[in-house]
Amino acid sequence: MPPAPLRKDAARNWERIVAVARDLVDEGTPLQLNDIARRARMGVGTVYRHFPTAEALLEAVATPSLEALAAHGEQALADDDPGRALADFLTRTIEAQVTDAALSTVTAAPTDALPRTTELKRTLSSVGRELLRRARDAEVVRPDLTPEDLVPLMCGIAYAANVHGAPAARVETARRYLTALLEGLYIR
Amino acid sequence: MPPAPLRKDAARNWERIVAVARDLVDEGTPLQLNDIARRARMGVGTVYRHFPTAEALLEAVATPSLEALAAHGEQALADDDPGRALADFLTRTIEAQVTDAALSTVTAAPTDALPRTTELKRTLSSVGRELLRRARDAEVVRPDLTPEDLVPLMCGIAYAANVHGAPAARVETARRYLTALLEGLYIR
Amino acid sequence: MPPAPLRKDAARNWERIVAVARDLVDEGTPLQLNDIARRARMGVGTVYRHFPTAEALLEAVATPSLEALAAHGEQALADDDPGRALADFLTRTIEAQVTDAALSTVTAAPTDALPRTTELKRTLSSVGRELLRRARDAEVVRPDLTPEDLVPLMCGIAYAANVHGAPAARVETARRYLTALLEGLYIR
Amino acid sequence: MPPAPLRKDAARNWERIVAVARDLVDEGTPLQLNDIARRARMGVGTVYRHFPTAEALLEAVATPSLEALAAHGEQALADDDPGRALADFLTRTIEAQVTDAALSTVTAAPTDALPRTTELKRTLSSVGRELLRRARDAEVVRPDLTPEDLVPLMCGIAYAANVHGAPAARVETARRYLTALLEGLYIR
DNA sequence: CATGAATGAGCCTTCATTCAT
DNA sequence: AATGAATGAAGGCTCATTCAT
Repeated sequence: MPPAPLRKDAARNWERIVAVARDLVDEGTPLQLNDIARRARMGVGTVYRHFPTAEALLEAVATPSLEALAAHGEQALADDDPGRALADFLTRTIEAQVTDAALSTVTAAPTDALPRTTELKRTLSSVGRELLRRARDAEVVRPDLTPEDLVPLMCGIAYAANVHGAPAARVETARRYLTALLEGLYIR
Repeated sequence: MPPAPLRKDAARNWERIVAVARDLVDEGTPLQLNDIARRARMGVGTVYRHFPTAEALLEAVATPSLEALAAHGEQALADDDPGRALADFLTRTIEAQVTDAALSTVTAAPTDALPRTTELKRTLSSVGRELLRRARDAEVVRPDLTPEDLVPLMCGIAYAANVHGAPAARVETARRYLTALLEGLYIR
Repeated sequence: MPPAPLRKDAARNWERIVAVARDLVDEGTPLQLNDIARRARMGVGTVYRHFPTAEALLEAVATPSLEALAAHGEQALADDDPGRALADFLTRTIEAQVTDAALSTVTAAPTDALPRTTELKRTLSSVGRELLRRARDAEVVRPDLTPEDLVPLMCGIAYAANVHGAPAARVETARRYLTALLEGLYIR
Repeated sequence: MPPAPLRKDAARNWERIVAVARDLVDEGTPLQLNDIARRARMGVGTVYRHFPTAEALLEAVATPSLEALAAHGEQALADDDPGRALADFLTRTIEAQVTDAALSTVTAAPTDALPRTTELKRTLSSVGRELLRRARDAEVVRPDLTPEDLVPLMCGIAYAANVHGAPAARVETARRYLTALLEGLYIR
């Protein structure tokens, strides 16, 4: 998972850094490169060599989740039922966002530090675009919904689930909110 | 609008501080009391005297919006049509949140710096609770929606509208998102 | 106890300030005029009018103790037994210093803020000088002890009692230390 | 004298900081880390890296004196004459305290910032305890004197010598006071 | 006389980033 | 490549003192 042309020890460092950062992200601590160096028991310089900014590191942390999401997206594209395909994809997305704090930040950020991130976000975006197109063609989603709305709406749902107190129920809450969004709060 | 027992000059300063803070909030700058003192051309101590923390100041900035919202809430309670009443209230809420950056922060914060804020948030919360109760009794909203969901959902919508790029269209986008949430993304 | 030519309300303020300061001294809080004004529920200006500096206030707080000490000094001067007279006086002094935190500071200070303080310190100093002279004449104290040593030694004993952990036993400890000083640590 | 695993340049800085602090201590100026950074012509961060608090720095300044004292203590333990041994040790202690302003503060402080300080204080304390025990066994000191009294009494003597005074004569004064304490002010 | 708002110097501390070793 | 010491701008907060009201 570290970039290919890397000496073995350098690769080991790369992994250690990302692992430490992952832990920090999970416990909600903001990433500080000095701090990470200390915890990973290496010099700051080493961390900076691998990740010029905290954003770059955060993206590296988020990458596996983004890749998994992209993979699920490909599968969704294979689904015959356009409504189900889109719903599945959105569900996965939400679950990932709520589960992995790195994701929401990276997803909502307007610019990226790593090319790989841009690539993955682009992939996800076009998968979403395609799934939405099909769903619209099948007339299962409201016509005023544009591809540009998907990311914001997912980020919004994830944000909502985080505002809601109970951290333990977060995934469950997020699922409920997504269902509500898909089906509508109002009964018709 | 400054707290009642305040000398005229002190009240003037209070206003200046809040005005400067309002500008900063509007341009998206985080509030720093030192910075505000400089811009308001007064000593730091003066700012600290009026607002012991940046949170307190932010809440003071948000108060008018919160009050307006509360007033609208009271009106909504007078509406006969439970569905429309709730929808109106939520619409106002969203519009306010998107229009006033201070609001979303204050609303999402788990604790308050000013008693007035707590009071207003409590009012809004109970208005929402009542409107939701009526709507549920009239069976116009999905039954799994609880009063605790309203604030998170509104914050989520506002957040979504902000993630979506175009700042100019933000209110419009937020309205669209709210409609989508109310009616559902999916057509049934 | 407030200076004579003072309007009744001003005198009341003077008393309140000193009372508040006394409480603070007793609980070991350093005197801050702003703080005192708040606790005494009056403007800072009022406090400053009465006491231009924290030192002046501290001396006002210490004055009663100094006066009591001076009174005891006069009594000691009436005692026939020079050794007992000096020992009594020193005992009183130590007890006062340890009991009243204001005293040790004021006593050790090289300069005074209030004329009254200077006057009292001078009185005490000459009482001590006289008691010491008599004791020396009676050859009950070591001849190398000068009047200038009395204040430092008493301050030292008080300080020692304060360094010693147990605050509850402070008076007792101070008495022990004084006895030790008078009789000598070493047995001859 | 800087802690062992330190790069040469870092060690140089460590020395500079301690040297500057030593000067300040000697001239009675309270230690302020920013101030020290300025005088040592280095960034504040450097000072903070080496000494997280002013207390830590002060203890570093005091360490040599403490070590010298501890060494003398070991020598005193080798002395056959219990009375002389204790008196010598106390004399050294007093001289050090009066000579080095850092010492009295560090000695009187109830808690330490550096482990080394704790260690040294413990050593000194147990040396004192042992010397006192021997002196008591030999019945040369008053029986009510406990090991816990030694530190307070020495601090008290040092304080007394500093209260009034010709700074030049301070060591001489302190010696006189110690003698007085040992032999008693009163002639028997 | 009393009030208490205003002042702002001054201290503390953190942290992103650079660069000598 | 790795290290980690050094940097210093930046922000936070307090408090003694003044002075308009």
